[in-house]
Amino acid sequence: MAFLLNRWVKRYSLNQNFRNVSCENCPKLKSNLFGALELSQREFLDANKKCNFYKKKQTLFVEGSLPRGVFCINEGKVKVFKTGDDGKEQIIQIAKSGDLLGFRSMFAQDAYKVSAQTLEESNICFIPKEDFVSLMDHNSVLRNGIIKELSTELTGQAEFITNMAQKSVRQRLAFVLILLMDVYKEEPINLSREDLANFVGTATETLIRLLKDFKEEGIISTETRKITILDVPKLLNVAR
Amino acid sequence: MAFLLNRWVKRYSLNQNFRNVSCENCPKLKSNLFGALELSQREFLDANKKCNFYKKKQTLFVEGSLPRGVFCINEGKVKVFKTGDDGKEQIIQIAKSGDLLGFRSMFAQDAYKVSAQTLEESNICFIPKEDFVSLMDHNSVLRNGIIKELSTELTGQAEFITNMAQKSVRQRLAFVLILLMDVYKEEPINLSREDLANFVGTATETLIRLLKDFKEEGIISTETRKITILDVPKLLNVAR
DNA sequence: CGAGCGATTGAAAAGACTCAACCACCGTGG
DNA sequence: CCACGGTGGTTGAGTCTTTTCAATCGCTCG
Repeated sequence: MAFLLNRWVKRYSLNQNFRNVSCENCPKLKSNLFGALELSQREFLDANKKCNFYKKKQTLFVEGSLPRGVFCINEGKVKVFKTGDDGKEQIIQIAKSGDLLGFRSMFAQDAYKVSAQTLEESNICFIPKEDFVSLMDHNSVLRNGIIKELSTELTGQAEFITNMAQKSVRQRLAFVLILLMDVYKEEPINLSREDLANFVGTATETLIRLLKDFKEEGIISTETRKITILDVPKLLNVAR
Repeated sequence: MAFLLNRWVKRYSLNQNFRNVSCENCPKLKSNLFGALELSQREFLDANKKCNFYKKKQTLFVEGSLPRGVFCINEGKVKVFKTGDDGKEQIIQIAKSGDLLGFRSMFAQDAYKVSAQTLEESNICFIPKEDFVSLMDHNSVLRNGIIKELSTELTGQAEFITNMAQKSVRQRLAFVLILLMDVYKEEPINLSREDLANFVGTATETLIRLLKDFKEEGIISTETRKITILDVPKLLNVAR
């Protein structure tokens, strides 16, 4: 149970050393959009960002408010969701360590169209809009990275729309589980049934019944709320 | 029947004068992303773009092929769609005069994830990738416009996902009709039932039954395949 | 004028949702 | 340490929506 141990290590370090981490030490720096920054720019970023420790279920921003900057997840997971007209949440994305958050509405020069809330204890940095824009203006690699990121998300969402519109709930669940494998990597997927249902776009009861089917078919196993994928090929097959 | 006359005028001018239009004379120039170009840049664009007349149902690009540049619709309408695993099309967007097309996958540096096909006779220009990128590199207003456009589309798609995932087919149809009002402006909506069904994400038969309901409720009127919105407030009310 | 494709209708079946009840786990306080 | 309360998870039954399949109708184009 390496991940259980890992979790304690993480929790310990969160409370002790997190909050104002330096980007230099951020394990995700190289793989994310800020990997393109030069030393002086990274120092600029470090000087101007503010980091914060968030408990579970804390809000980063809500639909309708105005973006003042960009969030960068140092450690933790965040759900990004839109509240439908009847009050039901639709999860659009689960953001993880290393992801940037909240730049879409900022660039669109508009109020947030989605809300963001932590799913677990998280350490998250905030970069004010003007500082982020300034970095972009002076670094074409970062700029192109942002454009590429936006475009990639756009094509990804087109696929998401297609799946939501055309597929059965069973297929959609398989698809979402595949997406979540990428977020949770080696760890088991750890979401409430309600959140999972709100990602798949179905009723909680329907979701639970389908999870049961998947379990009986040997595709997944569950331990309380945690879901482990056992048979990826079979899952892929259900999704299509 | 002003639009019928209009149609012949359009058809005439298409065959006579279209193809290699100059951006200077393009009625949509000021309102679209190229409005930011300086004179010399516009001349550069004019010199390097290639325009083409397309008949109905002609293909601009298909899913899986590699983007070589950007399309700019001078006149006409284009459906952008993704083909689901079972071969069913999911329409993501209907692009109209003035819209730029095909830049998402180009920026994502990946193969097209969607296909594009004309819905009517259209005149469409093509700007090679390197020329477009060069323009972007030298014009920060265009660049920021692109970023804003991408971001706006992204937030729009989040709403689309929410609607597809949470709402009944009836609500989704109302929502799509509202989107289409923006595309067709004063003209009646002119799409095949199948295309419309593929936009809403439902079976053609279901779509037809719902259109009938809407007609009986006085929300729309139909004339062969053309749909006219009669009661916008009522339609908005159905959509939510 | 005929062929063919798109539009429409009907009936039956499948899928998904709602509502109501019950269970299980978790942290709290006695 | 254990009982308690509450939240989140699970199950069942009935209902409604939506799909599917089959058949018919009616434009539109050659």
